[in-house]
Amino acid sequence: MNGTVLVVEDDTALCELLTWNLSAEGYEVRATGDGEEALLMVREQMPDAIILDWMIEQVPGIEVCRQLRKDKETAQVPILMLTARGEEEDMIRGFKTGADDYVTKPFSPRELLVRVEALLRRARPSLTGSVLQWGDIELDATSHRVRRGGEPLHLGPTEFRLLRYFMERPNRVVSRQQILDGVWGMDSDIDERTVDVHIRRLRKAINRPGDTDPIRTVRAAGYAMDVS
Amino acid sequence: MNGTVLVVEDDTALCELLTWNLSAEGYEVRATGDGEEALLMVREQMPDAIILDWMIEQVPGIEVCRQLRKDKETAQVPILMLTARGEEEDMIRGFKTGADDYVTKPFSPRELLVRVEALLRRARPSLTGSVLQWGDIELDATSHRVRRGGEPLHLGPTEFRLLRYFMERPNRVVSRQQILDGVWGMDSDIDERTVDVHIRRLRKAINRPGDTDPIRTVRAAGYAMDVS
DNA sequence: CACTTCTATGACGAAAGAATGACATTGCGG
DNA sequence: CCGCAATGTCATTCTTTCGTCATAGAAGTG
Repeated sequence: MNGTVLVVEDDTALCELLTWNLSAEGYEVRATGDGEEALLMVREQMPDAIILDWMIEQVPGIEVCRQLRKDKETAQVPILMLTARGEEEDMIRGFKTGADDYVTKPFSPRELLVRVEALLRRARPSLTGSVLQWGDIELDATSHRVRRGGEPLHLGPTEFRLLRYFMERPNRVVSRQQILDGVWGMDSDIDERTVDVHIRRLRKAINRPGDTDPIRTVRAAGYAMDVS
Repeated sequence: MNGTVLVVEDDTALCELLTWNLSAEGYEVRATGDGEEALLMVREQMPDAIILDWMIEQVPGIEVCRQLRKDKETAQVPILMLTARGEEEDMIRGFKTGADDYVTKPFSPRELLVRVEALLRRARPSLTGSVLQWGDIELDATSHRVRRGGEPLHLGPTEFRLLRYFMERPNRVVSRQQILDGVWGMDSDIDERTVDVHIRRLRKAINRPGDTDPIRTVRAAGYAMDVS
């Protein structure tokens, strides 16, 4: 699942087209044709992006946009506005109201898809690969945080780099020398045995009682982190 | 000054048009027609957004985009690509390469302006006059005021910029050098340890007894401000 | 089993990194 | 001109982390 997209569009055919395309890209899609309902759905479960038609029944799209931006909870949701008109004024109003992108009908579905992708990339960096995962372990390189089963773990700088090194190379056996080169730097004159000690510290830090140890010792070769 | 925009465009007339329009909107504009030079200019002083023509001499725009995205330092700069062609493939490639928006010539200057504004709103919220928030801390960039739980706080100029710098990058760990570049300016020859001192002053200024400290120290890496 | 080879572990001193308090300097408004 | 706030640097203290070693343990080998 790449993320959740809310489609607000009252033209049934178009709505289905969008839903189909987005689903095919791996997004979870929820849809409605009604502005009021859209606002409710956003509060119920925050989507990662919203595609919002300008001309929908009851509440105009721009009003939905305004409402969303006004509320602190929803002010940051990326919004892509969709309109039949080619009026420049409309577009400008859309942007001024807080829309992040604006596409006019008729549009190419592929264009819409890449634009949605661009929005998500900016709004949710975590969707674009800055977070490494191994089973229930998450490592976020940007925020320098590691969690296991949601619980934050405390790792020293070297343990952090070591874990990242392994998570970037799942299933691969690496020698101590390779680890030294990759984690300490090519020119480190550190004893190979020191790697053992850091492996132990890393294990101690990430394994709570009952957990399975992600790091496999390969005798006479090195270590590896297996996919679960 | 609303922010700095780098225009990369080798059509002199168009370049001037863009420069003029952007300047009129209050942006500080720098311009070049050369891709290599553009990369240098970005490293020299990080702009808040880049308008990048697809067809420029020597290095194609898309290559500039790729280079920028590859480097961790510049990976976050918003890029708006500009092209004469109407080819959908080009557009998709542009987005896939990491562009944030894409406009085809001929375009309306006003459209370009609002799109740039939308990009900046996401990337540098403080430039658009909005109020940044972190839990019960509010920072109003335009009036230079900071409150916590409604109580006004007194920050020195540097502490203010430092706090704004962090609030624009929630959850992100930034090195002392990055902080120096972003808060003091790219060419400051200030000791890295001085950052520590200002962090302390900032902490002292915003944390009243019983408050949680928003600033996390990341040993051997820098600091980060976590979302509550 | 006896032996060799490799790994895990606990302890410890050294070093690194960060927090803190103090101080000199600068710029500004009164 | 003086006082005050802001700023950059330094020395000191404090905490965390690192690298090594000695020893115990485990895994191959013949």
